[in-house]
Amino acid sequence: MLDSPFARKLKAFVTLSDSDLNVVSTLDKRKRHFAPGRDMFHAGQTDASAFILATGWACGYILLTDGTRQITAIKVPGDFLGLRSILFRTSDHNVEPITPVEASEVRINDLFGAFAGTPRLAIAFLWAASRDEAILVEHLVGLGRRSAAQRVGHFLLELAARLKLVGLGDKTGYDCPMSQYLLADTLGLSAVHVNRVLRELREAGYATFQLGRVTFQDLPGLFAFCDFNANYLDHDGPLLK
Amino acid sequence: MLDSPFARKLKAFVTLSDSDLNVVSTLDKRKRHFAPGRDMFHAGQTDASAFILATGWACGYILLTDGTRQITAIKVPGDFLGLRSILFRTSDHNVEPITPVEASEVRINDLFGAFAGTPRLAIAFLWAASRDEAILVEHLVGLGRRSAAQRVGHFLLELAARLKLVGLGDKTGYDCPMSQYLLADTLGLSAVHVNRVLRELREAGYATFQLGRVTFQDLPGLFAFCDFNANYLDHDGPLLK
DNA sequence: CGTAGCTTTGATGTAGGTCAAGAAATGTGG
DNA sequence: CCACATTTCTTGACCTACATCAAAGCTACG
Repeated sequence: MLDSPFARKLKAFVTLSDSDLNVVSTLDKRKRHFAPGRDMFHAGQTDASAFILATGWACGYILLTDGTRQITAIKVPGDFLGLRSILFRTSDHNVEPITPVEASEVRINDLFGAFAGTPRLAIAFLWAASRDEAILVEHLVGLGRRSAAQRVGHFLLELAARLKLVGLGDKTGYDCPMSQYLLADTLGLSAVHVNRVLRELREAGYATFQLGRVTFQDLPGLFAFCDFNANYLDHDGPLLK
Repeated sequence: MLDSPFARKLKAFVTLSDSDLNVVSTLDKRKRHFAPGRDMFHAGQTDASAFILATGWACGYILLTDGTRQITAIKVPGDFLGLRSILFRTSDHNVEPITPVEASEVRINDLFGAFAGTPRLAIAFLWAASRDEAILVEHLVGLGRRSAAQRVGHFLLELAARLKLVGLGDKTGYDCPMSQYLLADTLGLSAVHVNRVLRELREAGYATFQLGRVTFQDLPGLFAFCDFNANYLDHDGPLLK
C-alpha cells in the first residue's frame, strides 16, 4: 500500500504525491505467493510477468551448459524483478525464491498505464531501474577486480544499505537467508572459499555471518577494507522535490 | 537522422512511424565531438549529460583506489550512454572515447519531452536500456563463471552481433579499435593473459584479432566453444508491429 | 627516425579451485 | 520431544588458471 517497501524506496528518490502513491498501490494489486524450490519464471519463457517483491528474498540467475550457475541479482523487499522478461520476447534469465515470497504481479500494460497518467512516477521507475543497473555494475567491478575477501565484504555492506532503505536491519546487522552456496554463485567463488573468506572477515574483527544473521563488528574498518562507497546506491534523500 | 544507427537499432525492436522517427531525430540535434584521452564525463560529476553515439567507440569504466580499473561497458555506434549519470545526483562512473567520437548530447528534459508525446518511443527506449542491462548481465556471467578463453571469445562474438545490428562489420569479421589493455580491463584479465588467450583462439582456428581487425575463421566452432547464445541481445526482428 | 605505446614470449608466484571427509544445523515424521 | 535424513558448514591437502615480473620485438605517428 502507501507504505509498501517499493513505495518507500521510490520516495528516497522523488517526493511522491498522494495520487502518485495511489497509482503505485494500483500496481500492488495482484498478490502472488511463491515457495523456494520452484522458479518464479525461467529463461526461455515467453509469457513471463514482472513482480514487485513485498516480502522475502529472491535471486535472478543464469545457468551455463557446463552446469555451473551465476546469480546475477539478489532481490530484497521493495525490489522490482523481471523487467527484461516482459520487454524481451523470451526471458533471458531465471528467478527463484530464496525464502517464501510474497510479490505483486506486474504486466507490461499495468506499467505503461501507470506511466501515461503520472510522468513523475515514470521518472521514479526509471530511477529504480537505473539503480538496479548500478548495483549490477558494482558486482561486475567486484568480479573483475576485487579480491574474494573484498568482494564478500562489499556485498554484505551493500545488502545492509539496501535493506536499510526499506526499513530492514539496523546498524548492528541484518537477517540474511542466503546459504554459503548462494553467496558463492553470486560472487563467482566456490562455496569452500566463501567459507574461508567469511572466517577471515570474522577473525579480522570486521563482520560475522552465522546462523542466518550478518553482524558488523567494525563497520568503518570494513568500509575501508572493501573500498566501499555507497554513492552508486544514490540514497542521499529526495532529489526531485 | 532517419537512418542513424540509434534509430536503426530501435527499429529492430519496434516498428516506428515516421513521426516517431522524427522525434528520434530531435534527440539527435546537439552534436558533440570528443577525442580519445579525455573523459566525456567522470564519476562524481553532478551536471553530466547523456549521449547517443553516432560514430566511434567509447567505454564506461570505474576506477578503484588501488589504481586498477574495470571497464563496465563498451559502446559502439547507436548505443545510448550515460543514463545513470543524468538520473543520479552524481555520476557513478566515467566514460572515455576509444576512438574519435561523434555523439548527440541528451539532457533529461529532452528525454521526457520525447516520451510524453510518443509512448511507443518510450517503450523502445526502455527496451534499449534493458538490452544494455542484458549485455551487462552476460558480462557478469562471463567474469563469474567463464574461463578466460571463453570470456574473450564470447566478447568478440557479442561485438560482432551488436555491430551487425547497426550495419557494421560482416560475417567474416569487423574492425575493432580496442587494444589488448582495454580488452583486459573489460574482461577482468591481465593484458598479458589476453594476449596468450588470443593466440590460443588463433591457433585453435577460431578467430584472429590483429591490427585492429577481428576475423572469424570458424564461427560455429567458436559459438560452441564459448557457449554463446545470442538470445540476450533480443535481435529476432520487430516485436511490436 | 625516434620514442612511446602496443604486442609477444618466458619464468615464476599465488589466489582461489577441487576433492574429501567430518561436524553442525535444520527439517521431517512418528 | 526424539531419531533419522538432509542440507549446510568447516577444515585440510593438493592443484591449476591466471597474475606478475621482465625483456625484446613491433607500429605508428609527430
